[in-house]
Amino acid sequence: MKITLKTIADEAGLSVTTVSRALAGYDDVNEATRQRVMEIAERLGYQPNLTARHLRSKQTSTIGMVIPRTAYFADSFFMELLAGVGRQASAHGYDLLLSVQPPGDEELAAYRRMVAGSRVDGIVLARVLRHDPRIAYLQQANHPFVSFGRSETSDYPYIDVDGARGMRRLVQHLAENGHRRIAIILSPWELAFTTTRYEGYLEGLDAIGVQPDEAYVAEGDLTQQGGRDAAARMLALPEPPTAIIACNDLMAFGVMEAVEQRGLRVGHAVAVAGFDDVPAAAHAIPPLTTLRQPIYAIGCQMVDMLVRLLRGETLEHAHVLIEPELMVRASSGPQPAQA
Amino acid sequence: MKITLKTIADEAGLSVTTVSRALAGYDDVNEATRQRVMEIAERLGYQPNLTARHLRSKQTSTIGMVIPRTAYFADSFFMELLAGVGRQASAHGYDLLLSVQPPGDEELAAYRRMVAGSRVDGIVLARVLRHDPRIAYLQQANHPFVSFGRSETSDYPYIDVDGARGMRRLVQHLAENGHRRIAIILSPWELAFTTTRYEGYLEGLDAIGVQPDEAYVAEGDLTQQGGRDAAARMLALPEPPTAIIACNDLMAFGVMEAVEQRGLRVGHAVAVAGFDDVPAAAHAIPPLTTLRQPIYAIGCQMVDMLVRLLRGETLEHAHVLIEPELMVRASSGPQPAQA
DNA sequence: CTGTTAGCGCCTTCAG
DNA sequence: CTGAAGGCGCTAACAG
Repeated sequence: MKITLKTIADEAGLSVTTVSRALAGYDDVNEATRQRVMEIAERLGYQPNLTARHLRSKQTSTIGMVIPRTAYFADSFFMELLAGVGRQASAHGYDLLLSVQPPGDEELAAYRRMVAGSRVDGIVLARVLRHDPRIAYLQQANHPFVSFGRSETSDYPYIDVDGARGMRRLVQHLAENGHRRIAIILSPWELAFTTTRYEGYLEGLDAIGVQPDEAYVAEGDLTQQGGRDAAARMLALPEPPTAIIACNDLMAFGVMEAVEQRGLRVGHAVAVAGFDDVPAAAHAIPPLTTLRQPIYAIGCQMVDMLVRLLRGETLEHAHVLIEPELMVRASSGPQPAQA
Repeated sequence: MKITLKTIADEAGLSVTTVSRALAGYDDVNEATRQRVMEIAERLGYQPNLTARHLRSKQTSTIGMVIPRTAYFADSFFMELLAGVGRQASAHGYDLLLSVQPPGDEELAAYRRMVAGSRVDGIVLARVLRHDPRIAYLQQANHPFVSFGRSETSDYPYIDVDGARGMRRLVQHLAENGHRRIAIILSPWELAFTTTRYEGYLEGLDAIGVQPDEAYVAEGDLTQQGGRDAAARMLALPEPPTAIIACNDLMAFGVMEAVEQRGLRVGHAVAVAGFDDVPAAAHAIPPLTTLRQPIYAIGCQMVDMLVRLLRGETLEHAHVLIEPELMVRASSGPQPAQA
C-alpha cells in the first residue's frame, strides 16, 4: 500500500491540504499540528509521489540526454561526457533522464517525448550537426538546452572546443618537425565541427606557406577502419604525405595501422596525430600525439550553464570556447619525442 | 502553448475522452472521427504528457539506476555497466533514470525517491554490500530489481561473477608458473564479493597444497594507492610473496608500482594479477594478467531479467553466475607469457 | 459511437 | 489556523 498525503490526513484526522502545508513548511500551520504530521509521516515512511508533483508543478528537477546508439559509440566520448554531466547534475540536485536511441528519426522522437512530454526541465546535447533537426526542434519548442558544439547558422548556448585553433597549432607543430606534406582525414561533413577543424587546417598550412592539396584531404567516418582505408589510399600516392592528421583518435589508430602495413614506421617515416585524447591514445604504440578535449569538464560546465538557464538567469557567456591541449607524443616525430 | 488532448478536442468539437480513445486506437470510435482527430493531432504536433500518463497508469517505462559518486568512480566499472544497461533498456523501449549520489544516506534516499516516488518501474543496482540497506529497502518495498552481485543472507534476482571459481583458477595458474607464496590484496569486507573471492583464494591454495598465511592477506580500498601500500608492506616481509593477486585491476596497478619501486621486475621476480580486465590492463607494462568480468554484457542481461520481471513473468533462472575469463598476460610470469 | 463522471496525488487559491 | 474546491493531463468505467 502506497502512503500518500491522504493516508497521513486520515491518520491525523486532518485534511490533505493541511498535511501538505505542514510538510512543506508553511508558517500558517499550528506548530503542534505540524509536529504531529511530521511524526506520522516519518513513522509511515511517507515519500511524496514525484510524478504527481511534477504534473502539478510542471517541473521535474531532471535533465535529459539522448545518447545515439551508433557504430562509433565504441569511443568513450559519450560515457565520459555522461560522467561529467551526471556528476554536476547531482551537485545541483538534478537527476538525469537518459534515452539511448538509434540515430535519426527515433532520436528526434526521443527528444520530443522528453520535451513535449514534460519529462525534463532542460536538455544537454552533443555531436551537433551542421543542420541539426534536434536543435531546430528545441529552439522552436523554446525549451532550455545547452549543446556541446555549435553550428554557424543559428544562435543558442553552447560550449565548444576551438577546433580551428587546435588544428593550426597541430599543423605548426608538424611543420616544426620538418613536415610539409601534411594530410588530413576529416570527420563526416554533416558534423558541425568538421568545418572549423578543416578551416584551422587550411589556416595552419597557410601560416607555414604550404599550398593545400586536394589529394591530401579525405573524409573519414570516425571509425578505425575508415581511418585505415583513407590513409592507405594516401600512402599509395606518388608523393605520399609525411604527416597525417585524423579528426579523431580512433581514425588515427587506423592510420597507424595503414602506415605499418606499408612497412613504414609511425613517428619516423610518417607522423600521425589525432583529436580527442582518448585514454588509449597515451598507451598506443607509439603513443599518439593528439589534441585533448576535456570532455568530462565540458559535461560539468554544460550542466552549470543549463542550471543557470533553468533558474531564469541570463548567461553572460552563452558561447564558451575551449582551447584543446596539444599532447605531443612519439607518433608525431620524426625526431624521437618524449611521451 | 502546450498542445493537450483538450486543445485537439476543442479544435475538433469533440470531448477529450473521444480524442484520447481515437489516438489510443480503440475500435469504438467512428473511423471518420478518428481520421479527423489524427489529422489534427499531427498538424498540431501533439505529444502526450508523459508525466500525466505515468500518474494515471502507474507505469513509467523507466528503469532506475543510482550511481555512487565515490573515490573509485575513476575505474570505468559503472560507465561500462551503464552502457550495457542503456543499450538493452533502449531495446526494450525503456528509458533510464540516473541519479548520481554520494554513497550512504543520500544514496538510499535516491532509491526511495525513485521507488516510492513512482518514478521508475524497476531498478538495477550494482556493488552489493554484505548487509545492503538498498536491497533491504527494495525487498521491503516489494519493488522489482535485479542486482549485480549477491549477498548470502537473502534471496533476490541477481547476476554475479563466480569470484570463487575465478580465484581458484588464478591460483592454479600461478602455481603452474611455480609460485607457492601467493598473496592477496582483498577489497573491503563490506563488499559482498570479497568473501567469495577470498574463499576461492583459500580453496585454490588448498588445491595446490599450500597453507594459507595471514601475512599474505591484506585488505585494500580498491584504489591504486591502496594496492601500492599493501604490496609495499608485503614485499618488506622477511619472506616476501612471489605472486600477488589484487581484487581489482586498479589495485594491481598499484602493486606493480610497489614491485618496481623495490627494484624488482613484474612478471619475473614477482607475478602480479588483477580482477576486472579494465581496458588499461592490456596496455599496462607489462600487460596485466587478470580475471575478466564482462560488465557490458552483464548490464544487458540484467535489463533482460528486469524487463521480464516487470512483465510479470517469473524468472526460471533468477540467479545467474558467470565465470570470469582468465586473461593470461605477461605480468604473471616467471616464464615469458604471451600477451 | 460519443460524452459525462471520476480519480491518479499533489499543490494553491480562496473561504471560513 | 484549517478545510473545501479546483485543476495539472490523462484514461477507464459507465451511460446514453
